[in-house]
Amino acid sequence: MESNIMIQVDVARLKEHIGQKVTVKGWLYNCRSKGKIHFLQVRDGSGTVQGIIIKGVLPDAEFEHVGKLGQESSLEVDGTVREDTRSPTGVELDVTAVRPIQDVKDYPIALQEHGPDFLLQNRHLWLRSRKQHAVMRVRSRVELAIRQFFDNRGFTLVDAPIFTPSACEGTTTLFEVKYFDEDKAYLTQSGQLYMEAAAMALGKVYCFGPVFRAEKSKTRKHLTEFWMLEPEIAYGTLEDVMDLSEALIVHLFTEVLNTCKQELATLERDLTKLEDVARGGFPRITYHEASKLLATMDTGFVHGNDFGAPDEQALAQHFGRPVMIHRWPAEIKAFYMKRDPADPTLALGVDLIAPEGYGEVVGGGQRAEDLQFLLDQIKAHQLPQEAFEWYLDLRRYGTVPHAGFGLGLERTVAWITGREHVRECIPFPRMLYRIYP
RNA sequence: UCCCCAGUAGCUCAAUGGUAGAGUAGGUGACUGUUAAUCACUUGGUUGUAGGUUCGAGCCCUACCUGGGGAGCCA
Repeated sequence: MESNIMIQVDVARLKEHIGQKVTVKGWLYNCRSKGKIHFLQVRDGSGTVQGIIIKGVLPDAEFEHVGKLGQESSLEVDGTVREDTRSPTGVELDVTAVRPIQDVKDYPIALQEHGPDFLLQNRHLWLRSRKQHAVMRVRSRVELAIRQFFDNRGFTLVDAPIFTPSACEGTTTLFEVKYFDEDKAYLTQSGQLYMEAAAMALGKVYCFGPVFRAEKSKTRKHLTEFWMLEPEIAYGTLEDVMDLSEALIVHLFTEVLNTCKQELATLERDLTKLEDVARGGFPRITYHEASKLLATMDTGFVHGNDFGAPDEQALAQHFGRPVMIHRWPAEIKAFYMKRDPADPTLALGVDLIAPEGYGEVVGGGQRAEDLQFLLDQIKAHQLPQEAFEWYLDLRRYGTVPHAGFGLGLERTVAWITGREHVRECIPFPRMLYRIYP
């Protein structure tokens, strides 16, 4: 009699069970048959293992049936774990029993190249593919590392609202929703203003959640719904923001390098690129310096303007590393930015541009803490003052210098994983003209 | 909103204006170490839609639809 002490084991932990009989519960990634041997690639979410079935071990009818199971058939497999140098993971499973849960025919996503439209239409199934699986694991790891980073530095997580009564910055287009009877609400585009309030209560805070942009952007760097991390520091300065964002990026890259080796290998990511970022020491240049640099390049840049995509690309390429650009002309930055005391035409803002074309990953700076200055700015930008009264209260009751930044999660994950497009870096991307599935 | 590109088998793609094809998936069979296995046979089509030019249109023209890339704006 076979014993009943069979234990269910995650594929990722099979190495700890060499020589033991185990059960793996998962899905059939692929099945190759060599006549009297079947090779089953079984994935269970934690990894993939190859199961070997030799004719004679199972009754013939069962052996035939297993050989005809389609891709993504769900099944339970019993077998003995065996060390095998031929396996990429070092172990194989000598299968003694297969219990199909569902026999699948015509799984839509074949083991071949597919176009983006087809894959996005089948995003719910595409997630099962090796590379997408790896990206999701890295994303999860990055989110964890973000939480750890801020927790270790004494920050408090403060969740920002998603419904907001009006624009946070008044620039980008917002998604409008009906809020009961006649009222309108908007989906937040940033939690920053709320974090400023939270920082006055808790000192060092951050929020991390989805934000929404109704801009009709159709590029590989844009989503209409994406996740943004926004720390805010009471008594913080522009320098603090630059130091903190660099330390964060270094931490994220280091963590992923240390804990996601398998995933990065699956994604065929060039590790030397990541290791370079993990060393830190990002160049920091002023807008004025960047402008001089661009003058020697041929991007059509005009001093005083914001950088366009070609300018950003040229700067990123010139340094080949993440580069921080700070002290921007005030008129092209948001109303709440503090002016540089050394030159009031400049705003104390900073953007971090990633190399390899991933664009602006971090944007932030020091906030204006002076009440009268903000009142003037709101008037100059023709913003409705009554909507900002609560924000102005922060300058009426114990105002202090403070600073913060925002980091786009999907751009960061795309950068780390080397993906061409941010849509692969969020489980279910929401984009212009695409909200299915 | 603007510019560029593409829509042919379930999927990935071919096809000088002249009989619509391959690979893969699906089906049938062979094979005891395969790594997207291989080999043989086989099912599968309103060429995105509507017009137009032509003896003849997958191919040329117009409009529309869908998708992709980019600009602007942003993370």
